[in-house]
Amino acid sequence: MKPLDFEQELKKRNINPSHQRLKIMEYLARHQCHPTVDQIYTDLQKDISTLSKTTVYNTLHILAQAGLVRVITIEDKETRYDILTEDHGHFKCENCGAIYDFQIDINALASKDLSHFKIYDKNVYFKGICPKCLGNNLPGTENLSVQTAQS
Amino acid sequence: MKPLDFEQELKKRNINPSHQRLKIMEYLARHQCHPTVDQIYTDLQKDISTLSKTTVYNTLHILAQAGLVRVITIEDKETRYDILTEDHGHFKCENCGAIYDFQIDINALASKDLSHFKIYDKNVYFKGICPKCLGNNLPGTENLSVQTAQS
DNA sequence: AAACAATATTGTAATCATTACAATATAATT
DNA sequence: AATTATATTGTAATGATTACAATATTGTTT
Repeated sequence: MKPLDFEQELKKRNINPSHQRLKIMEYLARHQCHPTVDQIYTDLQKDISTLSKTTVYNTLHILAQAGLVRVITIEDKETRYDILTEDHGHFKCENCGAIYDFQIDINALASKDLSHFKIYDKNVYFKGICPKCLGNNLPGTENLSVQTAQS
Repeated sequence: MKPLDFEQELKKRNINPSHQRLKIMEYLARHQCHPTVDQIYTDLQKDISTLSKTTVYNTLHILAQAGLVRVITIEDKETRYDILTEDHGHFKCENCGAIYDFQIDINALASKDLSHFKIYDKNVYFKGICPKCLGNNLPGTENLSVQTAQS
């Protein structure tokens, strides 16, 4: 989604394109690293000094419900958010905690068991060790979830 | 896994097959409904009156790390546990909250992006509305996560 | 433009699953 | 039986999320 479309996208869904909401969407677009509420809040506070964490929560709930944001609950206690809604999987490195995106044809997953289910959301989560950590003999926590998996 | 093998499975992994641990495994085998810690604790307390919730947490962590139990974090605030480790997906009905298992060939998902990653765990989570709720014009919360998806 | 209603934002307090940790109990080993 | 190691227990602390009431902002009507 192009940054300037945010306002349109919100209006289209009868969501008031308020300053805070647009800023949060813009932030997600700029930081496609699956940030947590706290990261979003801390960073945006520099822009909007009066910002409340509750607003961040509210906004993300609204965006998620509207399908404009993807909720990632890969196991962290903290929920993460992703503005990319196209199909892709998430890989979490159990060593450094980084979360990588990877391409995957989720529609090919259509299971016949689900023929009578209405499916709104599909998530694929893998876990393991990323190449960086495999190479470095499992060191510490340098990368914090920004990568895209592409050898 | 057959109930009687639990002791063997634990020993094989150098995990002491204590009473509590065996009971928890047995419970998971009998209740393949992806129970929460609280459900396990509450039910097993009838058997083991001194049982502590901390023990349930400890045991599940150990079992998960040993690969004997699958951790489900599909979005509930509460983590759920599944003793079935064979590949299958989980579908959560956003209306009634039920969690269904469905068959899926997760290995077919191998993404070339991940060729240099070491993958330990693969999870597929779908969300939407289950047939029961679709049929009933979206009523309330009757089924609490015990189904298997098979029309 | 003023008044009013509707909606958004904010801040604080409450909730609740999970973890930390110290104490006790149990099992394994010598 | 004595000693060490491991498991279990209970309570207190943590921390993300939610509830809620108060304030601010926006939109609408007259």
